[in-house]
Order: sequence, then C-alpha cells, then structure tokens
Amino acid sequence: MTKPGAEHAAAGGAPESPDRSEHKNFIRDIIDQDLKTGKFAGRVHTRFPPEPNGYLHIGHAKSICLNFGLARDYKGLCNLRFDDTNPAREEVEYVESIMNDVRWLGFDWGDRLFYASDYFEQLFQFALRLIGTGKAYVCDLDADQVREFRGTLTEPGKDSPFRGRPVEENLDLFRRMRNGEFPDGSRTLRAKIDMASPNLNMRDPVMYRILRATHHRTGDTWCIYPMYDWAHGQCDSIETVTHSICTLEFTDHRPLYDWFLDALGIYRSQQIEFARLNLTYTVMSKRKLLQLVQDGRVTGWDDARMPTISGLRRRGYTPEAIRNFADRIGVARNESTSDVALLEDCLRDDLNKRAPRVMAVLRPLRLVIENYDDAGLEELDAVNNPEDHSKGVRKVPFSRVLYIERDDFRENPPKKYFRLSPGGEVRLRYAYIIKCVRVVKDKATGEVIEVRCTYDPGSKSGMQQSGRRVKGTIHWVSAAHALEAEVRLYDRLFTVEDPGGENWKELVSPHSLEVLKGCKVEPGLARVQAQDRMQFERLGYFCVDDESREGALVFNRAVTLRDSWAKIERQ
RNA sequence: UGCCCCGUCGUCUAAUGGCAAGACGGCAGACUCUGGAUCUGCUUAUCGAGGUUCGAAUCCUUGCGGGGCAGCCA
Repeated sequence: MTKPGAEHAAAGGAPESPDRSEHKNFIRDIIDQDLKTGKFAGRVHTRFPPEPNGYLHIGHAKSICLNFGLARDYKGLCNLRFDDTNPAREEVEYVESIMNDVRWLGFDWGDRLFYASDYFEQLFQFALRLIGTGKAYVCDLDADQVREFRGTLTEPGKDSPFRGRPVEENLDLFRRMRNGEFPDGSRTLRAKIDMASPNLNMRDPVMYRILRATHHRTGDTWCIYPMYDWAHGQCDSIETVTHSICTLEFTDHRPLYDWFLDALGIYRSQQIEFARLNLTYTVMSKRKLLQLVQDGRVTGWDDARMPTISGLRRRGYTPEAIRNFADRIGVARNESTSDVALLEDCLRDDLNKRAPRVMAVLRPLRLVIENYDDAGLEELDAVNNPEDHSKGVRKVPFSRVLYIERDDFRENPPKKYFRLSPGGEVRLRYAYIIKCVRVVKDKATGEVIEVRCTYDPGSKSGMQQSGRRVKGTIHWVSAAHALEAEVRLYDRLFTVEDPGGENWKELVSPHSLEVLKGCKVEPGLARVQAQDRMQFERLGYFCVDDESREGALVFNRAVTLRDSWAKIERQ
C-alpha cells in the first residue's frame, strides 16, 4: 500500500455534484404545469427554512434534497433561510451545524443565505399596514384568556373585548410594545379575521408577542418577536420564492398565509405540502432526539446511532447514499414510514462500488500453521476493490501465526457451515488452503484458545492448483503485524419498528452499541484519517471515528454486509 | 364530534380515464478465493358500497379506517 490513508480516503472525499433525480412526483407535476402556464414566468425558486433550535436529521435531508434538487433540476434557485423568530430556543451552535450539514450533503445556497430576522423591520412595517387598514389589533388578553376566547374544535370562539380598538390606539400601543413599555406577555398584536372560523388558525391568530430574550443575531434590539405564522409567508414573498414546500401539518395554515398576503397585496408563493419522513426503528422528532441527548442515552447529537445528519456522517454514511435514499423514497402526501433497510441498502450500494477492502479480525482466535516456517514471511497480493480494478492491489504480510475470527471456527460445526472445524479445510483469503489438525483449549474453561493447522504450499492464491477447491474462505491478519483497534458495532437504536407511544424511552435497544477492544486489523491501516471508510471483508462497512488516533485506532461499523449465513443460522 | 389531509404488494413510490409498474424486504436457485457483489425466478396490492363511463386505482357520492389542528412553538 503506497500511501496509507490516502487510498482509504477514496470514499470519504469532498461531495460530488449531486445527480439529477430520476423520479417524478406530484410536486414536479405541479411545477411542470406552472412552467407550462407561465405562472411564475418560468422561474423555479425554492427554499430550505430550518429553525436553528436543534440538529438536522434524515427527515430534513429529505426536504433539503427535495428543495435543492428541484432548483438543480429546473435550473432554478434554492435559498437557505433560518426561521429564527423565537430567540428563546435558538442558538448559533445550531446555525453552524445546519450550514455544515447542508454543505456536507452536497448543496450550495450561493449568496442566498437569509434569516427571518433579516426582515424584522420589514415585518414590523407590514404589521403597521395591517393595523392601518383595520386588519390587526392590539389585544390585552393574557395567554390563558386568549385560549378561553378561542373556543374549541367544535365550538366557535368569542371576540376579544379589545377587537374594536380604534386604529390610532392600535398604532400607538403597537409602537409602544416595540419600545418596551409593556411587560412580557401582557399584550399581543392579533390579526382580525374570524373568531368563528372552523379553521382555528383563522381565529384572530397572534402576530407578535412581547418577549425579552437576546436573539442570536439581533441581540436586544427587539422585545417583540413575530410568530412563525405571521413571518413565514412574508419571508417567502420577500424572497420571491415560487414554490414554498413544507410538511403536511401546515396545510391548515395555508389559508392564513394567503390571507396575510392578500391583505398586504404582495407577491404570493405557492405553498405545497408533502409528508414528512418517518423511519423504522428510530424516532425523528427534535424533542425526542434532544431528550436522548440530555438523558445521556446517546453521547450527543452526533452519536453514530442517531438519525441526525451528523450522526449518520459519524456512523459512516455518505452524502451520496443519503441523497440516493431521498430520491428512492419519493415524495407524496401519504403519511408513511420508510424501512430503514432501504437506507442501509443505499449505503451498501454506494460503498460496495467505492470502499477499499481490507482485512480485520474483530474477535481474534489464534491460529498457528505448524508446517509453515517459524521465521517465514510473505507479502501477498490482495485486491483493493473487486468492483473497481483500477484501485489495484496491496501487499499483506503472511506468517506462521495468524488471527482469525472466532466465528469462523466451530468445534462442532452445524450443517452447511463452510468455515473451519477440526479436520476440515478452508481457504485463507489471498493465501493458502489450511487444514485444522487440532485445537488447544484453556484447561480451566474448556474454551478453544488456539487452532493448530497445516497448510498446502501448492494452494497459494493465484496458482492454478488442479481442481483444488474448498467451500469456505475466511479472512485473517498476521499476528506479528496486526494493529490493535477498537471497533464500535452499532445496531438499530430501538428494539421495535415504531417506538412511538409513551414508553418510547424504554424501547432503546440495549444492543444498539457494542464496543470491541483488542481487534486486529491489517498494518496498512496505520495512518487512516477520521471519516475514511472501508469494507472489512466479510464483515461490513466501517468508518474511522473522529476519536481515532494513530496508535489508538477506532472504527465504527456503518452497516453489515448482507449475511446469508446469519439467516440460515437463525432458522 | 367542527375543519383539513390521506387510503395501491409486508414497506416506499409509479401508473395523470385505457395491460396495476419499479425499488426495498422475504423466499428459491445460479455463480463466487468476501456465505459480499452479480444474475435468475417466485411472492404479494388498488379499504368497502353505490354512481358516471365503452372503459375507473384515477372522476362523483357515501361509509369505514388512519393522521393533523384548540402555543404568546415552528
């Protein structure tokens, strides 16, 4: 291996330009139609509008791929806009992680980075306009009273006693709200719509609340903050977004957004709702993810078991795999739960083509080849990637004492077991056929601690040995040359497909992480870098963890290989 | 029991009034110096009832089922 590390970075480099989507969906149909009718003069302009109050997860990735993908495929634009209207929950840490994740996924917002807070003054002026036309009023009801007056799902609400306030008084009060003359929560600005509307969003929704909190961008400039429902449509309008794509729960809010836009008489984007992503064996709500972090059930937002972008990245997922997944699950208005097996398949599909192969023994069992020269040493050729021969071959050292996988030896082999057992033969990958002649056991426990074998010198890989074939091939590492490593085996975070419900925390899988120490890996791995991905032959795809150091290697298992033996054995 | 949204293989998505298709999963086999990859085959679906139509997964009515909405959250 000429340049260790460099070669293994093959599957971890800078994101390639995202491919065009092959699939159509109802949103593309709408856009095609709009293009045909000239609704937006041929423009396609989308936006991804996260609130910086948590880390992005795979569900956001679906939205990112959708919005940026549309812009890419229709030669349009996609903005990144932070919906930062609630300073009580938002932090710059989240802003930074979000930008990092979007970039890592392979998307570029160019010079179109925006914040709802960029428009606070404009929004204030818009509000003044609505007050001026009698379409908004200052309300002195407190939060509890507002709730009482709102009515219920089946009963209409009642008008606020402040609903009839004269325009001049509203203007004055609203300016004084901004000036900080009233305490938090004492007053709100409300839209004057219809307290009897069957759509609760239309029952005089709050536009502004008084809230003294330091905003991550505007500091203490403001003590009133716009509600999302008031801000969002106008932000889209200001940015001349054509197709404002959001999740299903905002369907009922669309009439409100349209009401604001009409009342203001400004440009109107077309809102289109789609079903958010759900995934089996995990949770997706930010609230629950935050709890997992706070309860210490995971090590952080970027724990490799988390469905966050940063977690998936740490786990070893590639941007390409995630983008492909987003493409393959499609987009619809159907509430659905995608199978995590599809996500895993996307990763295997990507890494199979790109990840270098390497030999690593996770649970070492000592194997001695009795008829191999004590001082013997060979450098054997091993293929770096059978799917891509341009990646060449490397040398791996072979000697008398090796480690093999404990799983690859059975003293009493079950039927259809193709690996090593007493008296049986097996091929050592890229080396010789060996035969097990006896085992050495721990006298106290009876556990097999060493396997003694003989090898067939004429069976070396590459030689044309007449008709010599054995059923199994196993991987190995030369004991004297092996590097020690820690390997973290990850499994699904939850034990059940749908960990919804009240007791979801008890469903966290105790097997979601297994840490293995004293693993043996081939010497070429000495100088791998964090994020390098590779296949450990016959085991799975692994990724160098951020905590890995030269001399203290740490690998994460991203996903296992398909294992048809495991299926047989389960039966 | 108000308003809104949604019901197609086990799962996800197509079929845009004209042969219900693909992917994942599952099962079986071929091949294999990774029980990997690859290849082949099989498996299984239009929620029900009416209506419109030569023809309905698609349009209409209705029933049933699932989901969302009563934050000064987004």
